Amino acid sequence: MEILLPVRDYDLAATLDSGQVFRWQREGESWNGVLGEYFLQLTQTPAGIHARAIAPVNDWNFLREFLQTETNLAAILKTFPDDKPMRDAVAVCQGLRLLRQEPWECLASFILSSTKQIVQIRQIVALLCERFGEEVGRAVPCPPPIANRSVRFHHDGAQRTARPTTAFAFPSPERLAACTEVELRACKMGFRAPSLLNAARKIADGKLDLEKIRRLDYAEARKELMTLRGVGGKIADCVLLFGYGFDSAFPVDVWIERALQELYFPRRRASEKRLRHFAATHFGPHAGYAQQYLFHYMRTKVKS
DNA sequence: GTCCAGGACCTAG
DNA sequence: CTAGGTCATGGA
Repeated sequence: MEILLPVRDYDLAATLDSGQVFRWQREGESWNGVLGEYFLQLTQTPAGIHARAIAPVNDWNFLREFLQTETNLAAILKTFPDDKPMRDAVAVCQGLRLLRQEPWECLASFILSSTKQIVQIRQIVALLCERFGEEVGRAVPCPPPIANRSVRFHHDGAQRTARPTTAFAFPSPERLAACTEVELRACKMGFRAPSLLNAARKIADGKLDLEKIRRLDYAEARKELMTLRGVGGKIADCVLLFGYGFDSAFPVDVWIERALQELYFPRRRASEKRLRHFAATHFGPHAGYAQQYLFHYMRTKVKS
């Protein structure tokens, strides 16, 4: 099963590798990942994004939704403030997009993200899916064929030839609610385990309705998410932005705090309150989008 | 060995 | 409101 989603101004690699999602892996020129129960391989071509699935797909709208291929990026970029930091960020991150994730996976992933490097978040999430997720595929959907199931990483980060032959869906709230804290801690998530377990139980029990949050306004939705243990303002904003598309959500992590401080308040040190107010008023109706550009801009600056 | 990571939370001033 | 400690774990 294949499809071509025609789209331009789309940097698939930057988008999948910008800390929004944690389960997509580069495989040569392609990216492998799981959406819902579909094991997919995405490839960027001049005509757009080519997708391949091993299982039959009769409606590809879930993928258009995830990739947000219908979004008019140029129109969003026009709303960004016309200052040097944003101009530089936009120039460096051309084609960077915001994805639209399934809220539960997004929430769970970001509960696991606190004071963790992105590589480690990936590792934790991978373990979680491998141990508690439903199997959704036994082979990479396209060449090269894979024979070895285990995943081995060297300390230098390079991946050995061994790659997973089995792909797993993200475990449901019900499945994780049935886990013990010890089982979760065994996925190397440390003190985040009780928070994840608590969230899974609340959702599985219907005490928190992630679909209901979709219909709230930003402030109410944020407050609702923050009733969860281990979910403060930053993680709530990530879920609201990446999972629900609240473009006014502006997650302030250490990178963004550093970016705002260095790029907009280089002389005097601004308080956290001051930075949050600045973020809420300076970046326009798509502030969250601007935030992702700043985030990726800062991260690529350090990497290279 | 030291520092820090897409934080949250609690306490003390 | 701000500053500092604590929570696990592992990469750099």
